[in-house]
Amino acid sequence: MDERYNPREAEEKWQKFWAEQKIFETRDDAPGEKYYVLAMFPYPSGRLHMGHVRNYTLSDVVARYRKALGYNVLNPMGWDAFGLPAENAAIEAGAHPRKWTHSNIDAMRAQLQSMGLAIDWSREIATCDPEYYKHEQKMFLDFMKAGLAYQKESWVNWDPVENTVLANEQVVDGCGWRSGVPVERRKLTQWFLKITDFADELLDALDTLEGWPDRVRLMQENWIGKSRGLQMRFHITQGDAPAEHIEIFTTRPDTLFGASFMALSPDHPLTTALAEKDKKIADFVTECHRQGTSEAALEQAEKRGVDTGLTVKHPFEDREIPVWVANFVLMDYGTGAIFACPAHDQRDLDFARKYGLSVIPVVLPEGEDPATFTVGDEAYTGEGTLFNSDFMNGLDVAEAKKSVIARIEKSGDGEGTVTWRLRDWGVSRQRYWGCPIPVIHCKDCGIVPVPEDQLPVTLPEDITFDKPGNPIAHHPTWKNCTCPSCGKDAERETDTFDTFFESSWYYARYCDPHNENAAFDRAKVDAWCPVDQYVGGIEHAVMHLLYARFFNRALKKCGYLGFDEPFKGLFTQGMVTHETYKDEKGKYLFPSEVDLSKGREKAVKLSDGTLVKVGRIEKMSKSKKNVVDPNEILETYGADAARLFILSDSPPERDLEWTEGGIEGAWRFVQKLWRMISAPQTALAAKDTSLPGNTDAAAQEVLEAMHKTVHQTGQELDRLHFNKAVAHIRAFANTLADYDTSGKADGAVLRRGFETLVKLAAPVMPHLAEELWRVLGHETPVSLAAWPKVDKKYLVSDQVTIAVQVNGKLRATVTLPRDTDKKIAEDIAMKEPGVKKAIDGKTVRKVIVVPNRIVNVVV
RNA sequence: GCGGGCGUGGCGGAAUUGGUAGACGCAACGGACUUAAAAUCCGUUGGGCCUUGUGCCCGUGGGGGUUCGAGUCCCCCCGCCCGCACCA
Repeated sequence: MDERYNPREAEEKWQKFWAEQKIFETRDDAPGEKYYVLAMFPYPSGRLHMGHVRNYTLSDVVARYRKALGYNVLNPMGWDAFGLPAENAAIEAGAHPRKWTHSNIDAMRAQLQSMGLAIDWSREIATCDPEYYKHEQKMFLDFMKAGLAYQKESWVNWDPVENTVLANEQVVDGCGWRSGVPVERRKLTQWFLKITDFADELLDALDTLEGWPDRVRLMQENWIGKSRGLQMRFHITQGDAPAEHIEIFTTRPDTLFGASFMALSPDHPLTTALAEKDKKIADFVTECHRQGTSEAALEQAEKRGVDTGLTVKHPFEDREIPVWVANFVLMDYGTGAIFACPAHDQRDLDFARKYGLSVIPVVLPEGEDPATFTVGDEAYTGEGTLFNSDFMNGLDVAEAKKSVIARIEKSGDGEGTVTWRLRDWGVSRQRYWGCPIPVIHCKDCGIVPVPEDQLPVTLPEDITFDKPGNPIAHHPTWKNCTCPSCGKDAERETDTFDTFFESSWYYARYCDPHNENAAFDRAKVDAWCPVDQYVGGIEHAVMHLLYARFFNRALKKCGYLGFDEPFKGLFTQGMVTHETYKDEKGKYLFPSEVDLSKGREKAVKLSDGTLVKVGRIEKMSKSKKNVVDPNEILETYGADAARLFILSDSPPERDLEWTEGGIEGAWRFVQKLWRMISAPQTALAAKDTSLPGNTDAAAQEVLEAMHKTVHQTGQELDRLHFNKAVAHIRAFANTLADYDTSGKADGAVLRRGFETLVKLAAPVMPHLAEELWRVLGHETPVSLAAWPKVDKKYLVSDQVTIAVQVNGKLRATVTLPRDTDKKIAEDIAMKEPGVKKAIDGKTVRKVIVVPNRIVNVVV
């Protein structure tokens, strides 16, 4: 027997074994209840990063654990293979996106396989393959038929130098990332999906997603943003306007008497009309368009505006309100126009202070005097009583809202309405590396869907990236076609789909991945779905997960499948972080370039011995160089040690700090298990020896610990508390290592302990577990073994140690039989010397006894 | 700016969900083994105080509150992170 465990040999051996024996290939009709575990599929960047390793370790442990529990587990993998980086590589390195992507996939698949994942590779998919995307072209045509897809104009970031549409990511401080010139906004006609049709349903169904983290549900709720309010018209009284009134939406109709100005979005039709005659307004609008399209950019910009000279009449008071154009009013929300009440809205207040507009408080916080209450630089947005508000005076905010809505409705100037923050999903992208949108533009017939028998519309292969803009649009012949309707010359749509399109249905494709005729067989998908446990990054909390929830409903509406929610359980993991290092010149260094052996204060550069500054712990990123290459880790320590470390310390939902010490510690534990079980101190009993009826106290303790560990480990794995599961496994390994083997039954007890330990460790360290399982004499793999059973009689000890406090401070502990009578427990506790001392000379006022927990004496 | 989250020893974290704060591990220090090193094993390890105990006081980002009892619940503040609709 080797003294040291050699992960490289063992891992390769078992990975080969699993693949050859098809251990993890899933049959639809295999016995056991179905369990679908899914990790968010990766973008094939070419190299695995630690975030991937963490993600797939988590889902893999779930898959292996569920398999051991007897479930028929589906754990597939694929590639989110369309996207910008492939085009960037084409521009920068001249690589063809298809070749670049496929070679990346090959490299990453090999890396994933070296992690020893229990994945059914026979179901692998890549979204850039026409066999995949042809089905989503069909889906889009079905969505068109169902009225779920339509075209409208919307804004894009435009780089005036590169003549290209930019992604938000490509806009840095308002400028194009390559050109460095300020971006402009342009309107383009684009395709949209009617996610807003499902807004109510998507919101209401959040309550049913009990397997989701509350915070994600809350984020989605806020994103959908259902709000009740008042939509009403203000009549224009002065100024040269091509309209008679301004339609606004507000969620704070109660503050109507505090209105001090109206604000129009720079993109409001009225603004556009006014700008034609007024250069000041036109200039302001142009200026506003010199910003990115992202909401964050808009809202973080300094509040600015321009007075239109128009005024409107206050509906209840004899006063005129000035109308401004303001950069913080979003055209996409409500009606694109608001009335501003600076006293009770921070944005309005900032604006009012800047332009010297009046601030009229109308909600009085509790305890304030209406005569003296003023608003300074902070708007008051809390509850209170209305004042300065005529018929609403004395009402609270909720009552006031109802009251004013009723009045406005009666006057015919508006009505109480519901508005959503959620906007329809724009799916058009002016890019090459995406799924072509299957429509044809005909001069006579307009938009004509590509006939289904002509699908897929495949991407042209012979493209060049020498010109800026979308290479498909530049292609000499690709877009030329004949109109399916009238037969005349026509042009193909050159936009491609947003890559969220592909990731909105891949979970269903895995259930029937090789179906050529349809996206999937409905019966298969309905049998496997919903996904029981979805695992991925918190960064997808809103968009990807909301789009997929919508898409699933759209598919249901079109008859593709029969359920609403695609993901029953969701787990969002934290990021992987690492210390950062900078050299004397302030340049970032890779961890592998730094010598930390003399401590963090004396860190030096390996190459020349110069001092290195150890910086903050941050998310691993190429730019900060604080990355650790999974390949190196897997080669040095093996997959099992890497998996163990990833699962060990940090709770999976929190950030994980990658440390050299941590992976070393995991490596030591792998070796410790190997030593302990492969070369036991006491000879083990033969395989299948049953435990003798009477064991000594030491053996009894081991068995008790064993059953408790099985119970706790299972419970923690059920809850995805992997760090705690690992702690229990380690603690039990310590128990076995400390086991004083001098009683009669030791060989049998020790064997039972080892076998249990190996089974518990198997989901975490699968290769080591297989190797040890064989050492213990088993011929069938542990990956097919059942999870150990708990004997409940070992779970409850008959003695409990409880704390005795005096005035909440610990003064003694006493060990009592379980469920000791309250009075007896009190009496025993009172006799403790520490307790006597603490209550000496004081009167006992009360004694609180919580059975099996605590005794607290109040003096 | 808006929405969501996190904060416990030197470090990652645990705490039966309001009941003995620091499980499990990392690092450090001391010791054993060794010609030496590696590996391994044993011990100590939140801070402070002294009368060194079976001791006392302080301690869960900061401040306040509720409670017999608060890391846990409530209010305010600080710091960091994620998302914001064309990165995936």
